[in-house]
Amino acid sequence: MLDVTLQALADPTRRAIVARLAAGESRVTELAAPFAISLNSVSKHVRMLERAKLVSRRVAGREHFISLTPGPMDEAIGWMTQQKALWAWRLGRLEEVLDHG
Amino acid sequence: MLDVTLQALADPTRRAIVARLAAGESRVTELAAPFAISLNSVSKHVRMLERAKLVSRRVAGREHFISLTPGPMDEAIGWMTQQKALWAWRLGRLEEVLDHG
DNA sequence: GCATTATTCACCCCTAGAGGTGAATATGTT
DNA sequence: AACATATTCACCTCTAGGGGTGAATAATGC
Repeated sequence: MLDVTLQALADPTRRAIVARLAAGESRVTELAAPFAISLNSVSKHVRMLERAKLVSRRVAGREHFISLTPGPMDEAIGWMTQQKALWAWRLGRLEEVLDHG
Repeated sequence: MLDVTLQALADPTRRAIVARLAAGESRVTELAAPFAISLNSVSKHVRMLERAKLVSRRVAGREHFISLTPGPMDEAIGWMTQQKALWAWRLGRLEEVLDHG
């Protein structure tokens, strides 16, 4: 799923949505408000975040409440951290990564 | 540059290249060897990793030695970690992220 | 000089994605 | 019932990306 996660986060609009959701769940319309793009486009962005399981949806009447599910980010963080660790280990300075990497 | 970094890492072939480079620098041909795709395609993948500054190139004669530059991953790791932290903080369980996130 | 090796350049094809608009669906309000 | 709101569906356009092939460029080896 790393593909889907990283691709989902590669788009600035979607990262802004994620950042917004870190502050709490919100409706699609609220998510769309800050952007100059159409509500429809935001809806599609949300769908891609859903596909990446970075958000989940709670439907209450006609409103869809989107909330963050940061779990998949762990895998991405883990992969990058591991690559960095291997690289640093080969260079003989593993401490650099373990200390503040 | 988060866009470029995450997009570069979103492709499995490029992640495999990065993983290979964590073990040490290597030539484009060596990088291409494990893949079923053409050398040309691998060359393009390397170019995208270069654009993301995840790798750098040292030209020695006709050989191009590619090596990992994991710096940009810090920014990506930092962004995700921060989002997770904000989210967890709002939920009142910051320790979850600080301990093993 | 000539052939071989390493890599890129210049194209082509095809799909995915980001944007749009207008209609459909579903719920809420009066 | 009639209207308004929230969201998605269905389509269109355009560009970027991943794949390919064949030629060009550059360096090595003979």
